[in-house]
Amino acid sequence: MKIASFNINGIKARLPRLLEWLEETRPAVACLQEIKTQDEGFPAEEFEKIGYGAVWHGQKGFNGVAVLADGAMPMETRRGLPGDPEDDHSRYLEVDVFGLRVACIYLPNGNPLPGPKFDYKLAWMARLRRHMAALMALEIPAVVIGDYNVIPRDCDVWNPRAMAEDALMQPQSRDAYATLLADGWTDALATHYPAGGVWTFWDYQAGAWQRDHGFRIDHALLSPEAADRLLACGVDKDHRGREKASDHAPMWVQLRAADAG
DNA sequence: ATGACTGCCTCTGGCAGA
Repeated sequence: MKIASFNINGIKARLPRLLEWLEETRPAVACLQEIKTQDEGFPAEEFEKIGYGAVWHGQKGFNGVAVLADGAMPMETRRGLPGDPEDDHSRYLEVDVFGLRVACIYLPNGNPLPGPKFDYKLAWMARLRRHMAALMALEIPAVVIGDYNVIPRDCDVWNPRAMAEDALMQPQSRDAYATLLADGWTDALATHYPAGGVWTFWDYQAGAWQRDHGFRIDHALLSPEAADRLLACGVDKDHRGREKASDHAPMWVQLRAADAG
């Protein structure tokens, strides 16, 4: 069973690419970020036509997340990250589907820094940690997957010096991410590729794709019950090289089916 | 050395992204 994440960077501009990816790779669950549409503009019927049920949390102009399920309708368990009633960004959507709890996240970028955007990022990460602790306490297979906007290690970026001043690589950002792992969450891709060198994002600028100047910021964190079932994980890199591609590539984890009974 | 691209919703330029 494949659980995938794809920062689509505008679902309207990217719909043909997105449908193509779904049909080619057929993930059981697809978590989307940066759909950049209001709820009423979400093309749910296009996904229905190819057999996917969907829930979504949109917003005008930017942000926005959605979860698709192959042959099923995900059951929404939470919309929005708890801990700040003033936070009106659409960045968190959580569902139950196929016996899993799946949280689709779009963590704030945090640039420029210092400033309110970086403060918001760190506050969001503190809230995420608290909520993920509550998820872990459920002792169920849970997957918190999406665009974390954190480069966890130097081996997760083509050139650490090029990104050293960026919010994605600040010690505070990395420490908050490392704390999640210390709490017991498993970074699937880091576990399977400990030496790094696996990217999920390539900038549109400066020929970054052609030069393979990328980094890893899309992550799947697994609860112990989900990590026990991890079979494989990877990045659908070739989709980044297509016409009208997102600047992110899809990433995925494959979990063993739950034991019968 | 520098800047470099893309999508969105339009105050068709400014913001956001990373």
